Amino acid sequence: MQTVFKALSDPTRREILKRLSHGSLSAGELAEQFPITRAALSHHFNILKSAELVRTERRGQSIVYSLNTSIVDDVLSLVASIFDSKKSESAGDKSQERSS
Amino acid sequence: MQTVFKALSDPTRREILKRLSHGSLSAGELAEQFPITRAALSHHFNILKSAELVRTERRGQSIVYSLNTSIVDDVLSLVASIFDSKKSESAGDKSQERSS
DNA sequence: CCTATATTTCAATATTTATTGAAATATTAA
DNA sequence: TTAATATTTCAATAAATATTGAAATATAGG
Repeated sequence: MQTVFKALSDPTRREILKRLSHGSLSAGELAEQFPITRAALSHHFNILKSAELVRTERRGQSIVYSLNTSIVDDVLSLVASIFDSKKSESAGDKSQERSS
Repeated sequence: MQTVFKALSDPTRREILKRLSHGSLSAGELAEQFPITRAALSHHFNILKSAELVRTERRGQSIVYSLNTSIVDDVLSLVASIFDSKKSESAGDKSQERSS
């Protein structure tokens, strides 16, 4: 809800999501691609995780991040609900109501 | 682009958009519905305007705000582009490329 | 166990954003 | 023009967010 919008409001986090849409990457692989410290990246990972936009899996020493693709449609309808007077504010609602 | 996501990241601004989706309202009418000062609201209006999410029209002494409905689809595809590896970062692009 | 590697957490700081009261601007009507 | 109403802009402050270096945690391999 608020966590999703907050997560999407930062350019670094949006770029992380975009890179992950090409395939899963470890924290270190992602860190190589951004001009900020690993600590800062980790902070962004936490925000993305709490919004359930990404998932993690430990693989040996690494932690692999991947896009939670199952939530993408939810995010889109969440955004749509802001502009659509017919919808209240239900986050995980999948019923699309395509009739406007 | 960044302005749109920044605009959507604040709960007050999302609520403003939702109220406007029921119909246009003057700055004063909106102000009655929020527990913050008119100055703070005006700040939010500016952010929404610079993101082109709302439009204004002077009507006598009042300034009437309305949702810029023509941009809604653009916003949705902008959000979708974050999760879709096939799209770059073009804001006003309407071509959907539904094939994944 | 010890060392190296990978990632996160912590505490402090820097930057950004939201909020306020007061002053400024614009419109309307007497 | 003067007063009243509506909204915005300004300057200051408060609150939230991003960033960093250093310390802590976890895994893997000698």
